[in-house]
Amino acid sequence: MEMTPPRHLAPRKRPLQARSAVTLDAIFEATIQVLLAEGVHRLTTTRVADRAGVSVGSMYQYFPHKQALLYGLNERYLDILAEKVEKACREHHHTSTAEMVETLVTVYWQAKTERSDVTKVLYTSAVELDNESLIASFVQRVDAATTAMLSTASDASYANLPLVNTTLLSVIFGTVRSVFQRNLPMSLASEVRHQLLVMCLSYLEAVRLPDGPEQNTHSGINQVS
Amino acid sequence: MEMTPPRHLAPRKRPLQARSAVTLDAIFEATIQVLLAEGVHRLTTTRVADRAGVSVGSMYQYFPHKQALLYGLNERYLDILAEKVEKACREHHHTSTAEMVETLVTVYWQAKTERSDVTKVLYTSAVELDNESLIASFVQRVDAATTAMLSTASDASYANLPLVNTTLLSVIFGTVRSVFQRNLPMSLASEVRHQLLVMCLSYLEAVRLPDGPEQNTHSGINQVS
DNA sequence: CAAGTATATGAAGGATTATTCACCTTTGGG
DNA sequence: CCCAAAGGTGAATAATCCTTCATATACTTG
Repeated sequence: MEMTPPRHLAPRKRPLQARSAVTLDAIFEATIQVLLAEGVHRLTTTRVADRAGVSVGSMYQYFPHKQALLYGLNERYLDILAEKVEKACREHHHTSTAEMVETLVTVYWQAKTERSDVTKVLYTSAVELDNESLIASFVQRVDAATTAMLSTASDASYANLPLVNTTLLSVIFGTVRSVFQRNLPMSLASEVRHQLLVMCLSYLEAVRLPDGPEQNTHSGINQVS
Repeated sequence: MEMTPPRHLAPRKRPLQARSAVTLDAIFEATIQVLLAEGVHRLTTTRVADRAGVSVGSMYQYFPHKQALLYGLNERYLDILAEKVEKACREHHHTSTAEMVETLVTVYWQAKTERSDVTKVLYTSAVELDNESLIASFVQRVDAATTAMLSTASDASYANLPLVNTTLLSVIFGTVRSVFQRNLPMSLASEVRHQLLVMCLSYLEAVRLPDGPEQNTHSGINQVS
């Protein structure tokens, strides 16, 4: 599952000594700061270097160009996010569907809300970026984790789990983003979050296979096509 | 509902003669072309002017600066989109919930898919933009239209229609965007689209008020909080 | 048709920015 | 303690880009 970035976006070298690791962290942190304070279009190599307390030259020792910096930042962020989801999924194998969905929504929402300003700023930083490979590998990881979890549900199974899973993820990810972009007040946002949960649950109820031994090949209209 | 843009983003003047209207159209069209061909970070006033077949000076006769150009483009696009949704809603008052939801998903999905490249490019163009006011007024229009429609549903009513409506819109808008961003193959995308429909319908079924005269104050766990 | 207004032009100015490179400092193992 | 390699520096370069304005052309109206 190790993903190697496209050649032109790969970092120039990895930090070997301790101080360079510190520098690298400072650079990433500074990038977020600048994005927050000034926006993408004012994100300058010098500005980042200044705020990180290093020189521009140092940046270029690790990143071949500005794009690679943003790429690295998003890579780091998505990696952490994917790990969170994977961990949560692992810890909820063999539970009920309801618990699984609640877990999924909660962990994702929580991760995005923790520092909503950073989240929003990263959304924007990814725009001018060839981030398809990043997103692809993120989705692949999450997809695998949630599929594995759902397939162990104690109370339901599905005729077309991959499709159900893709749908769930698309809806959850999309809705979270949508709520963020609309800047809903927190109270309303968390109400929508609850409604999203209700929605996912009633969906899963609608498309799940009738349980038990009574095999019914002709199921309802809501069955997965 | 007339929205006046923030002063600094307002156009410099409106076209009066016929030829200037042509120029304006050419500029907008050229902007899309450049965005498609080169991306946001290569969107240059001169490049746009060149492709539009006019001079840079002409652009600055209508827009005080580049941002205003992108603002105008998004304004135009969102206006068309909102009109489509409003029209579709108006035409489906007093129908069934199922038909309403299907209409909503279909018209939005269709509008975005019609020229998916343009859609994607506009998503990116809006990033470096103070587009909160644009989005806000768009959402407001759509929200009003769908609320009005749903309140006339022949087969269901809801305790908290505003919340249900906000949820529906967040989910639909978000999911569509999510599917776009993930570049799902069209066949899978339309499967997800169908699942989205199933999902919305089972949600509405779950949160609707029990109908008829039998007033039941203690409803299920799925009731809107 | 004449004059006033709208529209169009595009070279030039001024400012910003990404990236390099020649040189310096620090580190850590032998 | 020494020195090769790692890490760091920042002025200089070269390119790009936004925006203006003096000037020219097209329309329209009386």
